[in-house]
Amino acid sequence: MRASDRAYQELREEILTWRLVPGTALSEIDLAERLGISRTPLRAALARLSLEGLVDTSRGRTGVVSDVSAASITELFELREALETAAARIASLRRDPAVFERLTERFEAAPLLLNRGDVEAYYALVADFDAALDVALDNPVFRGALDGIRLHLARARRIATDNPERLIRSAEEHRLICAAIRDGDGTFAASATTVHLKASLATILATLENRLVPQDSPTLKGSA
Amino acid sequence: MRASDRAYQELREEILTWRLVPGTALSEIDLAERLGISRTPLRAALARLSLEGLVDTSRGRTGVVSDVSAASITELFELREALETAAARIASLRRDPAVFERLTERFEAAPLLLNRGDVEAYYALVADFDAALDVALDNPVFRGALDGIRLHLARARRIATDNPERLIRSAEEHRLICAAIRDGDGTFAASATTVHLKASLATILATLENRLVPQDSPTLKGSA
DNA sequence: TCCGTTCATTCTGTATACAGAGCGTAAGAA
DNA sequence: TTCTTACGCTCTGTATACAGAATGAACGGA
Repeated sequence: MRASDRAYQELREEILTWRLVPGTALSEIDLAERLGISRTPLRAALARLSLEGLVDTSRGRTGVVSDVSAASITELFELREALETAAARIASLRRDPAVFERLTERFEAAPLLLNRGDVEAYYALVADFDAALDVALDNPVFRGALDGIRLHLARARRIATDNPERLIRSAEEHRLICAAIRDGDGTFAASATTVHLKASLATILATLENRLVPQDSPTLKGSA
Repeated sequence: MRASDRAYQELREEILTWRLVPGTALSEIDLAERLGISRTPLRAALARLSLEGLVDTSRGRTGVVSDVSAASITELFELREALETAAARIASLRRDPAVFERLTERFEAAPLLLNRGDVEAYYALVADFDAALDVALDNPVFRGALDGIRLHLARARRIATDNPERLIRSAEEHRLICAAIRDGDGTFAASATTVHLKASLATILATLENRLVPQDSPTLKGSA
């Protein structure tokens, strides 16, 4: 694997897990030394992160980890709703009913997972749902746009507390979406997606009001 | 301005205007020599074009100008419809009515422009509409997604013949969208956007059936 | 005491040199 | 005649050196 790819993956992981908090200055020289590579591949990694929106190079010469605010998350969800409702509608036309029947059953059984505390298994189920949606969409361009959203969402989700009650409701919302797609009811699938996203956004914003930085990151480095 | 930015703009312009046709191999050494810069900033430009989808680096080591096919355009318009209908709906909530009243009037008068052959003035009007939509959207993330679509659209539009009849109908479709946004009628604005996009796609695809390469590019270089 | 100017330091942007890998071609054998 | 193998070339990926610009601090003047 190329050094630039490794640097990109490493930095992306650090940003998504809040080890690099928003506002952190990203000095090319420091990062290159820390990652054990030269500045050339590192610059490629930073350029990629910048185009994906995880690094902000607009103000000043040196890049900083992009901001995560209530406003930016709300904007992100506005775009997300546009994409995911349309995706659900399209997927309803092209889906394999058996795939979404199986997903419906799994989301119906999800409270069992969550009641015994297996949150990881639930997130894996959601990932399977996303993957099934991508397959049903059958549109690489659209999928690329969704991936861009999911990247930022993964970072935002880290600041939301995963309380079991919310996750159980989330499972029920997903079950409705899956059932609608299974039945080929695009309108219902889109509406159920809107319902899910509004609730998801409300949870994140409610968490945000209490604390802006996750527990593992007590301090804000850089020019926040 | 940075050399990498100049290289990016130059290459983007050449791709969008079909001077670099799909399938053209993009050798770093040749391009760097032609543009009069070294490979380092050129690589940054190519990486940017690759992330934006204008250059395909997936197959083989050397990048090629990405493909434009009926399938890829249809996929692009599926994403475009998702974004622009939602944008029209949102803009209807936040717009300045006076701005879209003025645009409505201008689109109403557009047939006068087109009947005297001033196609450029019409395209400038459409650009003003896009800009007004961006302002009303008031969402940088959403706007970024729309810009990505418009980039590819600018290339696809080059292969569509701009017959006056179609452009006059296009002006009427835009007038409906503007009037709906002016009135705050998001549902109507979204529907009118769908109507416009379906007609626009049909025009491009119909042109595509006749010839795949615009008149200025008689040959397909590379592994098309 | 505060503001402006200047100097030094550091960082980015660019060029170039080098290594490794992939691909094409040509030659030899079956 | 065709397939396989080996050689060579070219291209990408990486490292490093250098120049220019921006920023911060320090000093001097008001």
